Amino acid sequence: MELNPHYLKIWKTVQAIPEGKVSSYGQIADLAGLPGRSRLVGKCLGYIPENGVDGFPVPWYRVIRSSGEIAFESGSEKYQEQRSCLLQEGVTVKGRRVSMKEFQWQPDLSELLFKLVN
DNA sequence: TTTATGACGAAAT
DNA sequence: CATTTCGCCATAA
Repeated sequence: MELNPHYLKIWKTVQAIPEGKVSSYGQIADLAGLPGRSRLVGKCLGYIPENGVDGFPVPWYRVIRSSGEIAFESGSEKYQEQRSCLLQEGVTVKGRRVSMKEFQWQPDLSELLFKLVN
């Protein structure tokens, strides 16, 4: 499972989410060229390499459900971590949810273009 | 090879 | 809102 090409593609796509913005599992799947595979995105975020990808960390915490909810169980360790990471970079989290209307990443043309180059 | 599983999603109730 | 139901599909074992 180490060098799964889909995982690599997904991790890199997640790295493109800017600070202060969030994306959904489904959106990442789409942008990574894997439509319909939102569940795969969730799964592989649990296998992020210790040292990051291409020398950069993978901001897994910027990925939430399309509903705006944090996927982890309230109160769990991961839930707390994700929540504080988001708050720390300016994303408002009310209870367990984020306003997608306000914070969802809307990739612009140059960002998409950048992605095409690999 | 087959099967159960999942950090999902959308729609219906 | 909350809960259910069903579709989804590559993995992992």
